[in-house]
Amino acid sequence: MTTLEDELVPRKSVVTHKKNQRLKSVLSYLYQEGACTLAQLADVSHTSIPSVTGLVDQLLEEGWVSANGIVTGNNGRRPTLFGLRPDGHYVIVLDSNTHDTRLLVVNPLRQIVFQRTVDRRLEDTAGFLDFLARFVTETLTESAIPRSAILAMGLAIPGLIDARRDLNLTYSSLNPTDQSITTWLEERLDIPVYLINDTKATALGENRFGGGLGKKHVLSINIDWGVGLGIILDGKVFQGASGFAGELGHIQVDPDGDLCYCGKVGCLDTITSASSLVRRVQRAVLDGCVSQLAAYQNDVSQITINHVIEAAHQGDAFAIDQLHETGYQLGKGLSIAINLFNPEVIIVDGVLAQAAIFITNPIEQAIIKHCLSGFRNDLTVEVTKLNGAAKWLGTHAYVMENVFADF
Amino acid sequence: MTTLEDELVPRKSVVTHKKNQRLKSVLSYLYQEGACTLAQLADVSHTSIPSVTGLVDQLLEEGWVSANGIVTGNNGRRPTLFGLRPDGHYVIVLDSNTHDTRLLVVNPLRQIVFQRTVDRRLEDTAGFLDFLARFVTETLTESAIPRSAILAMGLAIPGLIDARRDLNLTYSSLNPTDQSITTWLEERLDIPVYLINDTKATALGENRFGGGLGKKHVLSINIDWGVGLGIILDGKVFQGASGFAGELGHIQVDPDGDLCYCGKVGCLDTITSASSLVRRVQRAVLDGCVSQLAAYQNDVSQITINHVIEAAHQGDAFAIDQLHETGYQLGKGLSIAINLFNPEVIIVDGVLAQAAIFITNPIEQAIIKHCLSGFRNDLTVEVTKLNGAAKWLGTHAYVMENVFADF
DNA sequence: ACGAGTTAATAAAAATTTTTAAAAACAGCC
DNA sequence: GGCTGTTTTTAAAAATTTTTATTAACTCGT
Repeated sequence: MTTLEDELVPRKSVVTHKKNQRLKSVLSYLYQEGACTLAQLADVSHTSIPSVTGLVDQLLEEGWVSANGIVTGNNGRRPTLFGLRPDGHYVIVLDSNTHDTRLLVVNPLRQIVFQRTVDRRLEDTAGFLDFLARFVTETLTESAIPRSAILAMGLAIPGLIDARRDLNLTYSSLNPTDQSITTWLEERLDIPVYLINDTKATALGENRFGGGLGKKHVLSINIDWGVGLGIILDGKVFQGASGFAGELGHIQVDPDGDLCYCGKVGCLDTITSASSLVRRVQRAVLDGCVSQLAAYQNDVSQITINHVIEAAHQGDAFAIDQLHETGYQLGKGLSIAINLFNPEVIIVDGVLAQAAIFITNPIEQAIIKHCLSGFRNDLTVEVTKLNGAAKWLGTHAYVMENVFADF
Repeated sequence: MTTLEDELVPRKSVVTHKKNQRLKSVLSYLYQEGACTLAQLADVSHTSIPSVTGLVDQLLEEGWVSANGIVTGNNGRRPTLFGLRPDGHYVIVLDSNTHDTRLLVVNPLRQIVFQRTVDRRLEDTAGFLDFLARFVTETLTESAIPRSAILAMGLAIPGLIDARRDLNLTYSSLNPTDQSITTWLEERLDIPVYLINDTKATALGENRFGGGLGKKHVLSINIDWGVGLGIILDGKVFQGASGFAGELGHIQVDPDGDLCYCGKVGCLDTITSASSLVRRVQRAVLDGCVSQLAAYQNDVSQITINHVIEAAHQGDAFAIDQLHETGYQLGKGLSIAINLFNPEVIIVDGVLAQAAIFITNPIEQAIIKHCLSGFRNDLTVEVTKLNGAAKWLGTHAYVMENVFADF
């Protein structure tokens, strides 16, 4: 009945709390902006220059920061630039998806230090986590990077991820029986692990380093087996109460539509996924449509989404129409999200990004038709310029920002 | 080419900035929680007790705060409680809607000091703002409250509100030709004015003082002429890029449906609004359905939504079915928002709140059918317990929090 | 009713942070 | 090349904030 326990864990001294707060903002800013002057850092951390000098000195000692160069060209004494050190504090980005599994070792400057891809896709099995752990351990050994240089790991996977319990509800066999995915991996690898949905990671990557740079509200759309929607609100990944936010793929758009793998009927996923587009094209080719894709008539299973996109770029009217149809349906679904989120920019990611205007144009057309006019004025539809790097960049940012937050 | 301008407006000294930050958090906390001890205030403002004592002393002098009572019952010396003063710092809450126009003068303890309702609904005319200004001036004179005691005014109105320009895009004739609604009113009344969409105000009220208390992600649904969705994310009103977020009413749910007043076809508004429910009931009564509402067969235009709800409470199967139909359709629309926002709680507000279980049950039923199971586990559907006060409470909170933020 | 135990408020001392001042570093111009 | 103007960095002084210590207020049990 005493307050002993409260006394044993005293409230973190308010001065250390504030110092950590400032260290965090300094590190975050350096991570986001690259090299900065003391004046800039003083600005963002809301402290005086002598104070921020002290903070940077500490980070210098701890090996987080180094002085690299001075600003040239301006009048007066040139300020020295401080930046994060590229050696050490590596983050492992592990991306396991429906095609393969890829591991990257990334330094604080967002440069890939080491990488390895293995031709094994994400499986909904109990043993897959074990495979992942072995893959990480082996790759790390191979890379000769000392364990002490690893700061943390980020795991980006598809599926409904319960962000509070760190479980995957779609690939549910993945989940350990008695603990979360992250703690299982942490115990096995002895590295802090952060789990993030792949689409959310992509959206974060776009917001931090891509087309959504500087924007507050960003939607990122990624079409693959289904429709993935990543949401950035107020510059942060929006998770919702349990981490499920953004399930655009399973809203009903056609009550009389096909059965979706989720068990419901007429989901957007069944209409606008890349796989359904390919299936539609394959059927049409079999039925003898006029298109350069008819070359595959003998074995339509050879036709991939990339073939369709390529054909469109070469002016194939059939391919353009097919992309238009998918884009329009997608845009119709997106209009719902636009009405609810009122975003500033929508970024098309994933395979369909290469379709460029062939996909953005029908999306815009659908938005014009299905959104109130006010929503359109401040909205742009873009294609990613990150060349497929958005996902790992976003995962890295997610890990780094979480690490800084725990300071 | 000089930096003269920068020098003329020097960056606010970092120490004043921090002090204002702390004053803000103290005032916000006092506003939200009522009376607090110095220790609590030190906690929330991240300062030491001597420091927060200084802040409270200042607020005491400025007339914001008063000491009212001491905590009883605990061991040791009892702390004095500090709270906002009920006299002065009044906020005018002006609520102009599709039924009438209501003015409340509210003190910092959220008590209504004076109120007046006038039987004039929101009009989409150029002169309406003039009427509002006159109404405020006259009521204020009548109330004998000195102008100096008025802190600010909050105007809650329906319609798409451009939060960056403070214009109403739905009731567009309302907008002054050359300036925003707020600056027009501010110049006329000499009182700071804040504009907020009525549904967003309601949602904020629920989040701060109602069923969504303590929750991070709250959806508030309000059915009247259309479907209004208010969104609270991370404990804040979610506006989106332009302030249009949450337009659930105008997403297409039936491509072959009726023409909506917005110009599009098959909007949710055309199916689930209270007015469409009443129309449906009136038609059925004319066609001679079995119900106690058949008493109005001679003049079905007498039937209001309240009659239907009352009949349902008395066990009228027809009325229950009609509410069920509306609730189910609404739930179907809400499922989309749930899939995207993953909220913790949904609160039914407005007239339909009185239908209680007759409306929440079909909503829940629709959610079960149309949402993935993960979304349901952490979600509750509730009816407001604020008895219609959510809107003005939310408007008051919106004003107060904005005033504090400008400190 | 009075000391033991407990918590809050105030006062004084210590630590931290900011402000101001001085020194250092650099460009351009006669 | 030295002087002026400009900007950054360091140093010292001033201000602020926190910590620690003290005093005040109160309960409870004997």
